[in-house]
Amino acid sequence: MDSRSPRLVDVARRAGVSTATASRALNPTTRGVRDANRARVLAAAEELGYTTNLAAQTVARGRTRGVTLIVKAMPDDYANPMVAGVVNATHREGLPLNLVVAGSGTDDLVRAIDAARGRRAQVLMTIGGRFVDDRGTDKMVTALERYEADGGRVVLITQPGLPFDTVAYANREGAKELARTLVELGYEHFAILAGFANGLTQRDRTQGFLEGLAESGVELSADRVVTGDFTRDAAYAAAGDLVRRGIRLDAIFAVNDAMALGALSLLRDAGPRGQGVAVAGFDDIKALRDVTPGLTTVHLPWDDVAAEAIRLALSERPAEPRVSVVRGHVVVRESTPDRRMHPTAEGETT
Amino acid sequence: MDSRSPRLVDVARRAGVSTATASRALNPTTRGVRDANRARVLAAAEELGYTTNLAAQTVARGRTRGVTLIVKAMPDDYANPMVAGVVNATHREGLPLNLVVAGSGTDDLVRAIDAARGRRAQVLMTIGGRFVDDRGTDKMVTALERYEADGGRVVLITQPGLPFDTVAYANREGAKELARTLVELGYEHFAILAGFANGLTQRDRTQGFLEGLAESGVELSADRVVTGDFTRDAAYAAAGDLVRRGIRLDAIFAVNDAMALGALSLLRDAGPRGQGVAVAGFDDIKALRDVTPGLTTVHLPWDDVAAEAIRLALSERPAEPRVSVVRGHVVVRESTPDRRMHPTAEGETT
DNA sequence: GTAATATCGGCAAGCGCTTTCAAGACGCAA
DNA sequence: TTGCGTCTTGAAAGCGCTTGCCGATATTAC
Repeated sequence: MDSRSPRLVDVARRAGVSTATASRALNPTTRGVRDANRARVLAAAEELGYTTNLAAQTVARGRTRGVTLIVKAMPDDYANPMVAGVVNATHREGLPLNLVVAGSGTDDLVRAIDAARGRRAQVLMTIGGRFVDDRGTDKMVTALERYEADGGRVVLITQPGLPFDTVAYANREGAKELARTLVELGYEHFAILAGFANGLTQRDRTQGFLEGLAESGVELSADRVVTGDFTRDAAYAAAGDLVRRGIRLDAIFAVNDAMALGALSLLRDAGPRGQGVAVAGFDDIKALRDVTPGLTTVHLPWDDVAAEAIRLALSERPAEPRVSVVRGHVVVRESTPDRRMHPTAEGETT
Repeated sequence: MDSRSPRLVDVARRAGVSTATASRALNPTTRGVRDANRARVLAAAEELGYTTNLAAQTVARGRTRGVTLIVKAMPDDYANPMVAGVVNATHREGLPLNLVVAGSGTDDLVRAIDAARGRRAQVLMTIGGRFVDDRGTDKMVTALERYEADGGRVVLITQPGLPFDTVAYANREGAKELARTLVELGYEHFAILAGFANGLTQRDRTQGFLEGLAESGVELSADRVVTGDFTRDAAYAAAGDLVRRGIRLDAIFAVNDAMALGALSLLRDAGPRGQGVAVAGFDDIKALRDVTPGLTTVHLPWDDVAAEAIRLALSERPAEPRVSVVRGHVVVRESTPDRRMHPTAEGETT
């Protein structure tokens, strides 16, 4: 039985009405179908197992419902808190979510944006993905503008500064506060695992941290800012380098929690040389609950970020792009014990 | 400048050819176009920033490219290894991936399947989602059959037994091996955090574990099999109950790693009563690398599972549904130390 | 040089749905 | 009974793309 699945025509015929009426009965949007007819159409659809052809609907309507979320990569290890937040938020709103995983290059991003335009996606959200060099950003902005010109709504979850609605979190301020807190706790000799050299999020967090140190009167030489990949594994490796270099080190700041956990693991695996080095991260991902020692980090209210993004997306497009900034706050845990109380005098290798 | 984004007509006009030729030039699939024309079409498309309207293409072609992966929920804490695997595999193949997060009920699942049919998705993969009671399964099978009747390809990643291509992993055998291993290590008094009472994966793992114990001559009373949610938080709570009940306990088996980590955290938080209780999980998620003590678990080769699923999906549809079974193996880590060497005589509360 | 064949281009007919527009059905006041 | 406004309904014109078919052109063979 290779019977094609039913079309709207089949439903209409079965209900004894025209396709126009069937369409109106099926779609809540339109008004004025006699109750009796609506009921018969719905019954026919049910009996036939009819599902409206989304593609045809989209081409007829010119737009498709739901939000498309572009992320740069799907993590292997820890859940992306932002993705979870958006999943929850869209679910609450009853909006179909389309998660697309682009590569990490700007080209991949542009391709993904164009694809979303091709699908006539209603709202497009992207997370991060901005770089310091502007060649790529220009292309991205062009792609997003084309998408908006075509009737879509854009919400960026990232650093502000682009001509689109944006939800930003205070990377710089959070990192600054973290730095001050750590210095207060008695730390002096830092290193930073800074991720991509040209990633904007990473850069903001790194610079914020450096500013915080500077304000607290602590210097950090450039060779203690290690760039590399933005992942747990890269951080593990980078922390290994730091340890091997044998520099005096009492705390490592990693620009996100996954990296911080990698660093923590390295220190644990490194034996005595890794002992006594504190670690702090950024994000406050859920997985931290199961990690010992508890990781000091900057808590970001991910669900609020996502909810705000959805709110912006569903409201009328404003004349001027809006920017919502969400602030985080430092959470001190055992990975950065108070040195003033328990002055440790271990391993000053240099 | 509110100029609508360009259509194929615009590209064709600019290149001085018909839409038919433009279409053929743009799509590798179809038949010969003179090089000169192809070049002009491509140039025109580039200049105009043309992106083909995916919806229109789908309705014209009757099908859309790419795989749709239905998952039951997006985890907050640990990445779903299966999702990561599929993301990687599709990326390798250059296939667009559409990740849809359905609710956890069978109805949600059916809705998601119908939606995929509505979008004319080429291949549909689902992870888990099967329950012991068959009312829901029937509906799901019907939905999937309709989807296939409509030309789609289905690959299930789950327990075998449904009339579709399936990639299964050996839940029962893995759990059985784990049980035997733990008994060999000297454990006797177990509890199981079993997840949903009617989840098929959970049930297989639980039963496999029980079988393994039985073969090794260890009894487990029913009140030590705790059902509940399938999450880290639920496991944390359930482990708390176990500890409070004060029963003699030297090891907890949780049916997945996230739950095991929750249990581990509870034991850590529970003070002396939690001490000395071993924990084992299932899946070998990446995050385990950053956890102390290292978690004993059953390793599953997730990337292989995903790759196999894609392979099945892209091959011709066979007359008979195929089933690939992927086996795992036990990995012993510090969360289940060898009791024969270091016999601990702690807390036998009952 | 012409005939036979292979290529390529364009016309036009869809794909399955929505939506405008005009006409029909109906209710009520005059 | 007629006239007019209101509600429903169906015919048909799209939405933007692909593709079968046929004629035009280029290529090769004789």
